[in-house]
Amino acid sequence: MPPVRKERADAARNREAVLAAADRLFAERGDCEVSMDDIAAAAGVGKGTLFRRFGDRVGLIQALVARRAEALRADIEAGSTPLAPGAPADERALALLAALLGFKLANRPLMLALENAGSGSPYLSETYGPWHAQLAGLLAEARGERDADFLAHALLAAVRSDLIEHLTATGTSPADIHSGLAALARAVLSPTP
Amino acid sequence: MPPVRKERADAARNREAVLAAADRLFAERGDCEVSMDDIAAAAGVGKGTLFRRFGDRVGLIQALVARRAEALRADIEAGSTPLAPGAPADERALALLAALLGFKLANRPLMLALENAGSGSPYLSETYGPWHAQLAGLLAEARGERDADFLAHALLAAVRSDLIEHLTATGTSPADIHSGLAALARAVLSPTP
DNA sequence: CACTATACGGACCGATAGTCCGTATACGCA
DNA sequence: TGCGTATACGGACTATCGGTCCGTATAGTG
Repeated sequence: MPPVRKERADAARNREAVLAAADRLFAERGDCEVSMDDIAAAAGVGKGTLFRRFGDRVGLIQALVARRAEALRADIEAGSTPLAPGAPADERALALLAALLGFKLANRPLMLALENAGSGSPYLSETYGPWHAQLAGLLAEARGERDADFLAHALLAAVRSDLIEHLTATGTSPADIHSGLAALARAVLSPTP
Repeated sequence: MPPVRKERADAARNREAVLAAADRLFAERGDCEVSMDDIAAAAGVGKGTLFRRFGDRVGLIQALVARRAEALRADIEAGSTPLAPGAPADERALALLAALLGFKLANRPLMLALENAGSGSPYLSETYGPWHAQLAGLLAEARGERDADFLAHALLAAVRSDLIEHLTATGTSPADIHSGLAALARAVLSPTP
């Protein structure tokens, strides 16, 4: 049963053009000042094409992020320690957060746009749930079930893109952010008396 | 030198009408689905009146919040321990966060609207700076200067309105949130080895 | 009562996400 | 190669919203 038709060649070409143009625009225009019309124009396609392909603004941004996040997820799921299973839970949690922070620092405008999209809340984003679940699991393993859920949310909140943006904009260096995050994570991970 | 003219009676009446209508609308419509036109219509005034009085959307929301936050600030600046100066820094930090969380829980739609307003980032809001400075000071006192700035940001990020909203929407009780926040704050406050 | 500073209101504007539909074209098939 | 149709294209169009403008109304004053 092949009810799935192959994607038409021009459609594939346009999809790539749109992704490339959007990626470039988000990278060069610092903040989220990128409209769908801008992207369509830069890609040399009509607006209808954008929306048919990606559904809406969030869909487009998610497609961009997904492409960049492949390496990250691979590392986490099967890659090198201490990110991968096998290492102690606390080290894995630490490495997970550091990796996430690194990714957000490396893709600031895009991640900012992603978290601002979707009518405000980043918690509705499809990607948040898995991150939270994994981190909460590690926390439960490292320090007990109690409050693990909330603490995972709190740790993820500490790497929200607009906070990162605010910190870098006010002069905090990436190294300082990493240091602060590590301190926070260690404090949370150390078992409570 | 009295170059300040007294506010005209009709202007005062309208200001109250607008604040009352906005308060009601934010309270009954759960999320931030309240447009300026809605508020103007509900208050029975023209849109121009809204904007002349409050400048813009953020100004109006801040006026609403300010009115509700008077009691809170009074408590913190001169009120009862352990919120007021005099108590140990760690207890004050704990109480500060709990008070902030309580306030946000009690004014969910409004605080959500406030943090979403202002072109996205809550870090540009006038109120954030003082909160952060105060908390960072307490953290520095309780556990040392190192990372105090970032940790204050992180603690405040844990009570961001959209996270509160997400938690309550997914079934977490206010008591659980308070419990989690307290655990987080205690972990952060305990001096690092 | 008249005069002026102040306020009113809603038509208007610009931007932006998202829709619609007539037109063009890629591709399987004969 | 030529044909028919499913698929895709594009950009005009709509809806919504924050914010502005300016002609009109009125509160306060002497």
